[in-house]
Amino acid sequence: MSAHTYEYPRPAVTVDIVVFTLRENRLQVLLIQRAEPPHAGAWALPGGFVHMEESLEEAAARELAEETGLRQAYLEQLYTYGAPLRDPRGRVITVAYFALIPAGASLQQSPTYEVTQARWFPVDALPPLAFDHAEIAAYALRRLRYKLEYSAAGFELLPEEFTLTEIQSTYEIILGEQLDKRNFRRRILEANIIEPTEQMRSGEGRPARLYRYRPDAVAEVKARRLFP
Amino acid sequence: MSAHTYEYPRPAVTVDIVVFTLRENRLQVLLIQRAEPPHAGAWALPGGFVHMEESLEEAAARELAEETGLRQAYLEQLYTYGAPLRDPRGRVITVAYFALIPAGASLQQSPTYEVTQARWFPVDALPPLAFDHAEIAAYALRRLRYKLEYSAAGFELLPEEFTLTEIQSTYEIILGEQLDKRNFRRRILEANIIEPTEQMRSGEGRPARLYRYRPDAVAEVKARRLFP
DNA sequence: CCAAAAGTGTTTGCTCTACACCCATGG
DNA sequence: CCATGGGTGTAGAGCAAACACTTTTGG
Repeated sequence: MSAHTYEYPRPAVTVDIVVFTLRENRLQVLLIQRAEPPHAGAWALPGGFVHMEESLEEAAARELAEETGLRQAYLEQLYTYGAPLRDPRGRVITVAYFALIPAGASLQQSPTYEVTQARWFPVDALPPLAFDHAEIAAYALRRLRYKLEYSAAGFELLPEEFTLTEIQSTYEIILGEQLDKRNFRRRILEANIIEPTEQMRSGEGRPARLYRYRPDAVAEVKARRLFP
Repeated sequence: MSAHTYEYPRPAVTVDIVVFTLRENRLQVLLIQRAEPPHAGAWALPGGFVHMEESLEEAAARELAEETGLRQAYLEQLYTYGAPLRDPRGRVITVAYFALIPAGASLQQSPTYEVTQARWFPVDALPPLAFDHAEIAAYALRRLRYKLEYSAAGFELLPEEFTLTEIQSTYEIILGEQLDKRNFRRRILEANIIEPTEQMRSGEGRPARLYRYRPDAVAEVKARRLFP
């Protein structure tokens, strides 16, 4: 890393974000439709170039805000993709992030000149994606599912207050399987990561108590060891 | 990501590698001593610039080969560090990898003009490091320990054939705690990821059977769920 | 009073953990 | 024959999974 190495040609660096949310009882991903070549008209992950004065995480947060209007969201670096030919225009390395948006958060999209349209797609029905974005989205989904199993990341997809049935349903949607109601309630209450509020929510049937996430909660569980 | 954005100034992109091995019954990390400013004379992780025609993984493998002479090693992307001021020379984004080298592999170092010296340091006794490399090394160690708990990555640090005591000792060194001999053996044999060879190794005391890793083994265990 | 969703404990099986002695070889 | 490390099984405790009925509200 001596000084003269700086004369080498440099790759361009972007961030791309896999934005997840719950909508209509499905896990969905935000995609934008590209306005310009390459892949004009194709769907792609939101993203853009990293500015010189901002960190990678700041770049991801800025792009997320530009696409959704949201300033607060769970954001986690996923993986960096750098195959030499992944972008036909030249060498572009992208640092992929994934974001979790609370269900029902009001998005205000301010599409820039780059974007003709933004839309949510269910994760199990994504259209063909530009570049290597299908691979990135698939990896993000794997990571999200895995993460749910040993952490409390699921709360990032819920509004501030929620019923036990709603959170169970969140887990069922993401994991794609049914869970036992009594076991689920016992374990989530014993884990001590949520606390009851004074409110109840009325709908059809008996009203349900509302809970909130305890932000001070230690939300990771130690993975079971392969070896003792 | 339209074409005109390519006129933006670009960051430099490097790879840095946290190379782990077992030496003298300790987990050790390879460091190089910098020959040129900034941080001339300080210890740092091996690494270098990503060339335009190679992938990130290829860049990491090339740098690893240049520093150690090893062409085959376990290599995994760790995290990408991109704080604007992490390198005083300007904007340098680094994609960090970690590598696992089998114990006793013969290294041939071919230090380049950039490196005055390369040395192994025990992970619990690293010298002060240049740039943000201390943070990177600490994260790599955390990831390695975590990885050992739910995968069979430990085998990458062992020679092709090994005794059960040797592999148990590997786990004890990395995890930093003693493990029960009978429980360890039962579980690793039931996991079906190693198979006995015909060879025995004689030393002091009763000879021990040699085992080898089954490369077709499914070496990950499902993490215990936080919720049922 | 009926439909709809909320809420609540116990039993059973399995997995993890703790623990101590005999075996094979070399010197 | 003795020192050294290799190799082996079992019992008890704690955790996870399966399972059905009662309660509260709105219409």
